[in-house]
Amino acid sequence: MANYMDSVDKIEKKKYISEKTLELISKKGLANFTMEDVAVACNVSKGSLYNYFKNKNALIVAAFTALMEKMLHFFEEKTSDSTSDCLEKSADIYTQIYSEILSSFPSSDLLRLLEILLNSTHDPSMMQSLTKTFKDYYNKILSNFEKIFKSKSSALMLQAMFDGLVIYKAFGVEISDEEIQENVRKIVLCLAK
Amino acid sequence: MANYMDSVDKIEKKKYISEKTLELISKKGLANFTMEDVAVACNVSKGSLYNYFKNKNALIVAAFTALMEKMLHFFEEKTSDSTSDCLEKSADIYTQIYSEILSSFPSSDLLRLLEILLNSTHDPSMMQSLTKTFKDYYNKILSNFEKIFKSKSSALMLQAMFDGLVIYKAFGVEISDEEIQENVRKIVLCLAK
Amino acid sequence: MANYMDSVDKIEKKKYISEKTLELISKKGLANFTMEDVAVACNVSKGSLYNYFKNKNALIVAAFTALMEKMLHFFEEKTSDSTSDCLEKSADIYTQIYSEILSSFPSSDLLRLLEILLNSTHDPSMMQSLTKTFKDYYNKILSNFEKIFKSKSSALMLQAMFDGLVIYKAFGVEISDEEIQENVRKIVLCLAK
Amino acid sequence: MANYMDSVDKIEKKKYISEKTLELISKKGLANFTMEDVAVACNVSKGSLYNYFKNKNALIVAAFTALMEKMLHFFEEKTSDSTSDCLEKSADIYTQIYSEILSSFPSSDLLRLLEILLNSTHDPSMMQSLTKTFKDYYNKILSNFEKIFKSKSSALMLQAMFDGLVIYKAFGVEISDEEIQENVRKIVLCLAK
DNA sequence: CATGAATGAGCATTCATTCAT
DNA sequence: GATGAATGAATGCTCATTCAT
Repeated sequence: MANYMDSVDKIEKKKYISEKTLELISKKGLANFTMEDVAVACNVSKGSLYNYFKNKNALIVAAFTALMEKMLHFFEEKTSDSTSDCLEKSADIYTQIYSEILSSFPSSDLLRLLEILLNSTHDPSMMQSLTKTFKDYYNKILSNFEKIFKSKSSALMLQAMFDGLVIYKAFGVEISDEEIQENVRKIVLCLAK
Repeated sequence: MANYMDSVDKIEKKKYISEKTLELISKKGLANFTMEDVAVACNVSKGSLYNYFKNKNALIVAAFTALMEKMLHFFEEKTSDSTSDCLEKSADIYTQIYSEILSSFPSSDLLRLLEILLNSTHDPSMMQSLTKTFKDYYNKILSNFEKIFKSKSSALMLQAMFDGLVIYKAFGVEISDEEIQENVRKIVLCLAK
Repeated sequence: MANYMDSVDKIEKKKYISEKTLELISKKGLANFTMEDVAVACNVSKGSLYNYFKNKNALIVAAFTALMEKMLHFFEEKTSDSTSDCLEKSADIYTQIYSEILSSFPSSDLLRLLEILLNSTHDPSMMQSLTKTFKDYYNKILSNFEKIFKSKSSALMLQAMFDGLVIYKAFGVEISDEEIQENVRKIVLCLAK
Repeated sequence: MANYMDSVDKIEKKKYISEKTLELISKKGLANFTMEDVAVACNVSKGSLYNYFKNKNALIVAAFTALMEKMLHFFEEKTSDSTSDCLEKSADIYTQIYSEILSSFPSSDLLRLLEILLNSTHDPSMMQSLTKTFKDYYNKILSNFEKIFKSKSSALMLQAMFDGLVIYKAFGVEISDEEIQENVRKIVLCLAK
């Protein structure tokens, strides 16, 4: 029981550290946050971090997982009450969800997600860990959209479009929201046909 | 004239260094390549690099520009002979181009592009430089697609989708190429309506 | 208590490093000593120095403080037993102290003090730190002479003269010690009037 | 004649470079000015500087000489019309000169002089060059004051006091100008007795 | 003589990781 | 388990000096 409690504690503490790390990565950037930063933010000694995570990369992977979890919750919340058999209605619902997400979604999270992902490109073992988590969570997120579309690839492609647009927006490509919404609606309808 | 020759030389050497740097970033990663690496790759002393670029960031910006140039050429080549007034034909052409690109495009280039872009997120001055270049080139790339669609936002959204899919693919999300092509065709047609 | 011990240790180690640094500055010069030199002299890794001092400048400030401390002790020792109400006697005592100091004082210390001070001229934050320390210690040193003169400005001006003469001597201006002593005596008497 | 003209040109150019260097040292500090800075300020290529001066140290020595020249002119101007046989009048004149100097003298010049001098401490050959120049010019400066005092050591000691006070002032030691003037007058009179 | 590109030794600083307590 | 001092390899950047043109 002491053991049980301890291990629970340890898991919770790992989670706590992961989330603080995620905050730090968001604030300072993947390339600029230090183990020292994490230790201070968690009110823990630098050495202690190594009792919870093998090394900095393991900590990044954990933070990445926390990020995916956060995203999953966000999308689940948005898509929970939105199933419909009627095509037109589905299109409306999706377009609406999409609009909401595009306006409310903390795009910095997506940016961070990609930042971590892309930085792993040159470290095979790192990339492997992240890829696994990424696929798992993205499949879950997409499965929620499948409910609307009844087609996996459609959901996937719209999600891809969504990601691309968020990036473009972040880096200054100008887009008219109205035109996009109109097009999204068209696409949803035509893909469902 | 000596001046003219010199400045031409200098510009060419800058370009040469930029391209070597791009290779290095691709091979070792943005976070892992060093000025030493660049110097060795260019067969030049480390100090000399600083006669051409103010600092490492300036060099990265130059490499990024070289990358955008490379991408522009790639897309221009693919889209050069592809205008048509007939809608169906346009759809076919775009779908075909898209397929070609998706199969032949060195997706690592896009990954690299995004890696550089996203890493700049926490350095305002860096981000500013990159954003400017990014917008300029992306507009040029998109303008080629506009010729096919006669609509800017459509081209933009398809390009966004394209980018998103390349990322997904790189990180292991499984996609059926046939389904995607079918959907692309549908979307092109419906957007053109 | 562990904390207390630690902080005492840390303070002592800082002092130790400061003094070694001062030695190095004296030996190699402010412009020529390196952090590497300090690390080797202290039998410590270069990185460790940065656990004690934020940067090289902070270390220089600490060394400067150690130097002022050393000077203060020197002057206090010389002036400790030298109060008198009789004017003539005061003049004798001061003249004697002055002679002793001029012959025994390690003028290189004063040279070092000024070297550090003057080099800070172009670094405002550095100058601020040094100026504060300088004023504090010089006031203490002067206050010992005030006891002899009962006048602050007199002490100050004689001290200034002393500093100037030490510099002149160091740089080869020839001075007759006897004449100087005679003049000092005159000045002390006339200032006291 | 071409040769003659050239050598005149060369001497003048050296002087020009020396003075520009002095300006740079004043502006950026001895430790921070670069050969590049000098080249730019003189509108000359970096390589050319080495046709005029063997190395950076030689340039510093030349700048130092230019500084001493400047100081000499300053003092000569101030002391030119100030000889008198009457003691009281001499005291008045000296006190007045002293006041003028203390208020009008660009103390940064003296600071610079000492900065250069003290930084040479650890480079024997450098120190030798500077010391020689320093002694020569200081003797000339002092000889002007001797005219007032008819005593070399008196002039020397007052000058030393002056230098010391300028330093103190620069580094924040507070001094009452009135008290100083009063004391100077006393000292001048007593030393002349 | 003038140039300025090239050099390369040199240095401050950072930071993940370790380990004795 | 927790700590934090110590480490030391790694790296961006500077700058006096040289030399081919």
